[in-house]
Amino acid sequence: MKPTTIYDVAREAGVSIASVSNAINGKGKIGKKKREEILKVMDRLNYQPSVIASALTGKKTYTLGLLIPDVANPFFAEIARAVEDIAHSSGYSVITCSTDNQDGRVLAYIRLLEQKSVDGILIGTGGGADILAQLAEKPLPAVTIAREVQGLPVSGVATDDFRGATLAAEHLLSLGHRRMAVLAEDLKVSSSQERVRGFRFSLFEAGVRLEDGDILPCASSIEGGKRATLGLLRRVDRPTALFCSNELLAVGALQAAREAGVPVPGLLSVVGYDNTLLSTATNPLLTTIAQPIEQMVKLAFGLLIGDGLEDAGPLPRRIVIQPELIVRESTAAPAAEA
Amino acid sequence: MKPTTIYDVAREAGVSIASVSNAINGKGKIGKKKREEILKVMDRLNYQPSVIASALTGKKTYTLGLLIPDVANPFFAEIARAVEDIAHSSGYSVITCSTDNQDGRVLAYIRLLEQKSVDGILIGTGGGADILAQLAEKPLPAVTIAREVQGLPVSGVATDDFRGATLAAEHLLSLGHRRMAVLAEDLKVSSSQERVRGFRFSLFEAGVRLEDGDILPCASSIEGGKRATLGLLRRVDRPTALFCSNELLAVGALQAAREAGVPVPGLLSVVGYDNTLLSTATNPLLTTIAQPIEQMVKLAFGLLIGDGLEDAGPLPRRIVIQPELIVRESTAAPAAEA
DNA sequence: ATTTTTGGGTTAAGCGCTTTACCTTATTCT
DNA sequence: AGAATAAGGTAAAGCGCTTAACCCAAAAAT
Repeated sequence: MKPTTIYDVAREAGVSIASVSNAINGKGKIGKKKREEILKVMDRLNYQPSVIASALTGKKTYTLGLLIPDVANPFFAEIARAVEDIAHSSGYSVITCSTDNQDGRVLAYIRLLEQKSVDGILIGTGGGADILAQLAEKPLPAVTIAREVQGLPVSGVATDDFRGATLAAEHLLSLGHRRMAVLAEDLKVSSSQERVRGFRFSLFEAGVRLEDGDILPCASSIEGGKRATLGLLRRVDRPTALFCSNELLAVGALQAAREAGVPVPGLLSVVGYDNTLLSTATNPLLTTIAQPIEQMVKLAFGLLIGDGLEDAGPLPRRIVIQPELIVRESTAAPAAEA
Repeated sequence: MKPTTIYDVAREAGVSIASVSNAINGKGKIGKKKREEILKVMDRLNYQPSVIASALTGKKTYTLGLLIPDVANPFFAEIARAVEDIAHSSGYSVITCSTDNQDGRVLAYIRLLEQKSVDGILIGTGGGADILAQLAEKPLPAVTIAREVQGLPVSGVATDDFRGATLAAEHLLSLGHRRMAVLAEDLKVSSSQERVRGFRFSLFEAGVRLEDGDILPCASSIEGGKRATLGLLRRVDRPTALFCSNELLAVGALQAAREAGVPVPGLLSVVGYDNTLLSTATNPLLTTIAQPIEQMVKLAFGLLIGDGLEDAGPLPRRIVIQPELIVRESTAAPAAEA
């Protein structure tokens, strides 16, 4: 019991397969009347054209690849959802690839996506910089999202991470904090770098020092954030505020503070980054920097699929959009000096 | 600059394309020596076989569909990740489809997956029962995961939701709670139904009443849980414990309690379901029921791909595995009656 | 030494579609 | 009315691969 093919439809409708094809795609030579007829037969037979076959003929596969560090990370899960929605609404489907930012996985997935002849690929992952760099030469369209890749001259959209960090810094500064630290995830990822750079810069501008030792690289997980914060809180000159380069870390920081008996925001303010649903599950609610995910994804999709051509601006085009500070409960003025 | 094809390799290696094909797949007639040579040429030319073309020849597409309510929901994000990993390790890739449990979306996605000729589909979504039911007749292999679909006689694996609820109930009961309520997400989804059934049953066994009005259906979101709980807390005969059929709801309950000034677990105990990373981000940490996701996914994948045949047991096979109670901080004995 | 096997390789058909070139009939123009 | 043109339709090639049928030389069997 094989699926219905274009031949079945043609035979049933008494026309050539070419006409059926034309009827489906609404192009080529086909009369209005005949077309109706064919369409009717098509759904009487419950015919579904094979994307595989039509892709082989040189057309598109209507499949996209999405490279991210981890779908289980709420921020990327939200991105995945947004991508899925917009892709689906344009007839595309997406193959999600969680790379854990590992070169090997990035490489393997890119190969895979090539073999599957995807129509394009959205890069939100870190790692595999050199592998990704080769993408530029290939016929496979790629666009970065929420990230830049060093030496990859492709279009992309990202939020202004430097600015986001600046927002966080200014908020903390204006609250009166002077001793701060930052929890940074994988520093090889551009967005993370930018975040610490921006934060550092703002403090510097304000005349507040941030030592190298105040920047703690940690594994991008709740545990990672917790461990780092625990260490931090043991220091004699403990910071009064903490900037975390993502929300997993921020949650970890909150846990650590609680375990150490340090009230938040009483004795420690913490600001997260990404505004995922995690920031709304904690107690206190997390003050955080929001990235407009939907908008970002929409733009990236546009760059990847067709849109890229019509507007002016030389390729690669890099769009940057602005993040926003969302003040909730995890930040407050530092306790007065005893 | 088109990608390298099997013809290019054949020409370059001075053999027929059939030999190249055989060399690639390691079957058919091909000498060890010649094979090596061809392989060498292949990667000199950086040749990647086209999955599209080979799929057309009647082979598999090495692509799976995953139907879930929403990737942005942490529980399903974790499932998606697990599926992705195991699939990838077997050379498959997966198209994730978030249906929001809506019939229309389920239908649309199934069509899509058919057109793309996926090799199988993993059903973790609710909604579209009648559409899904038709799957049984189609040549498209399907397996349910973490759910059953009414009238869909396909294999599947799920945790024992009834039992999970029982675990929660017993925990609460043993703590001394007598007035309880449950927050239930979409009751059309079997897993949700089972959860409330199990809970109700346990209470009944223990001689504790659970009125219909104590079962609150709510939108599956933090907001939904919060709203429902807020209402609940306003009642005169307020419950001392709350069982939530998923963690989003539980988080919402926590938020509501905090807003209403009701201490958890002091005046209200809450237990969640799924043990996602949310349960570890809240304060207090959530007591919850854990589903062994990895195991579930591994089994489901096995059922879907080949494995299904060798072992005994008539199809459809339904595997059920046991959930586990994880006691954290959100549950305690009820306050003594004033 | 001749026949049989077998290992190694090739030719060609075909998967389900798109598309170009071509053909036929109806329409329009002068 | 006859030629030019448009409009609708079709045959057939080809996309990159797999596989069944076939073929041939070298090795084994008699």
